[in-house]
Amino acid sequence: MSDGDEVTTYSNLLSGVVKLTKILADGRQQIVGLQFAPDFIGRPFKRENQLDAEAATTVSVCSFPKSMMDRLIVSSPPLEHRLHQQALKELDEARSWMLTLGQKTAAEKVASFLYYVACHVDPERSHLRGPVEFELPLTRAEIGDFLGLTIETVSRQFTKLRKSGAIEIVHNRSIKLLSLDQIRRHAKLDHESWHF
Amino acid sequence: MSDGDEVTTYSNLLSGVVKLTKILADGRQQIVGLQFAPDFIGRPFKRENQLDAEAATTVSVCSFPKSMMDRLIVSSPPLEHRLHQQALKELDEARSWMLTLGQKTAAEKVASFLYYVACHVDPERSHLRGPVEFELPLTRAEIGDFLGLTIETVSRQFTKLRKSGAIEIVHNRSIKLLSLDQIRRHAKLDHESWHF
DNA sequence: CGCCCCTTTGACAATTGTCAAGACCTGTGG
DNA sequence: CCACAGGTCTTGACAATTGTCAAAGGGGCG
Repeated sequence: MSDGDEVTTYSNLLSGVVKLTKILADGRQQIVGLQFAPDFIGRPFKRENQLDAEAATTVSVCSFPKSMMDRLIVSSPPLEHRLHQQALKELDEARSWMLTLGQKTAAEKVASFLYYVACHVDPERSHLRGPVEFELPLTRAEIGDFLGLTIETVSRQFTKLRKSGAIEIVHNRSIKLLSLDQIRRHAKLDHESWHF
Repeated sequence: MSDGDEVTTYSNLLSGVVKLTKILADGRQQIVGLQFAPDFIGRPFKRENQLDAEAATTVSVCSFPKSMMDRLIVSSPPLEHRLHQQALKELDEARSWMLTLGQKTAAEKVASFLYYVACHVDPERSHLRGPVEFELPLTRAEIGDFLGLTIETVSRQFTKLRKSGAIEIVHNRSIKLLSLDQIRRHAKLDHESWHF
């Protein structure tokens, strides 16, 4: 999937990770959300609100023409209900992320990101107590764009988490969280506050 | 309206401004959205997602029991459509704000906030070229919680904008934007990027 | 093998936060 | 009417976090 084509289609994300980004005139960029399978991608009733969708990993999608979907939606309340649910879920996530962006320190942001990814790449597994290992869908630069940090600060926080014994950097993109509880503590997340 | 009662009711905001906030265990607080009349307040299909609604100004609302609304929604596709639309609008706003929180400087954040408020308090008037004057719905401390800044930084940025001739501080909460274009430039906002 | 990209690390600078003091405004009560 | 008490806001000096610039290591791929 190439970037930018979401303006005219809806897609059903079958596998992989897609990043939604917003960009300032001078090039500063913010990732405003990640989509994991089986999310819908596309903005009902509107050209995408100055927002780009771009594959973060290799992805497979199932796309429909936008006009067709918009017609389908109005004729099918259950479909609209499903999209409504996803919009609400994305709204909850966006607002949780606003708390992270606005209030947390660099260390807390990075821990929050790791926890967020851990909960999404493998929703079933993440409840376990033991260590969790997974592949990061983003580069350090992209993580920085997600967290409102520079690549260097992200890298330094990874190092700090590694030295503190909270994580193991198996291989650049491959991370092992030695204790989800410890990561949650670093991220300043209570048990009930996130369902990521 | 007292704070916290949104968990059990839906409300239609008739006048005034309501702030939606998220809070960390140690007290750090983030305002994740403002609601202006005639918005709906309440999270369909779920207890409010660890989110507090609190009046920022004197407000008047029309409230319904949550259970009643949830039943109404499933039986009325047009109602669900209306709520879906508002959720999408709030999602667009939240993501725009994420760009502000993650990427903009303190000066740009404050200018963005002023532009945001100007566009909401009086949607018709804000298109005009000339100066716009209005009452801020938030204190400096609340503006800080919205922008991820301290009260002192917010205050200093107000002073800088005043000295630069972009705004006039008529009286603490009463602000006059001498040129919307200039504010947009300070906020790094292009014409098309926001419809606030 | 060698190039390129991603990542890490260090030294230093800039922005923003912290702490403290004082100004200003408003409402209250003498 | 004035004094005072309690907010809110502004300003200054200084500290801390994070960004910038630069250099070097490491792995993948042609």
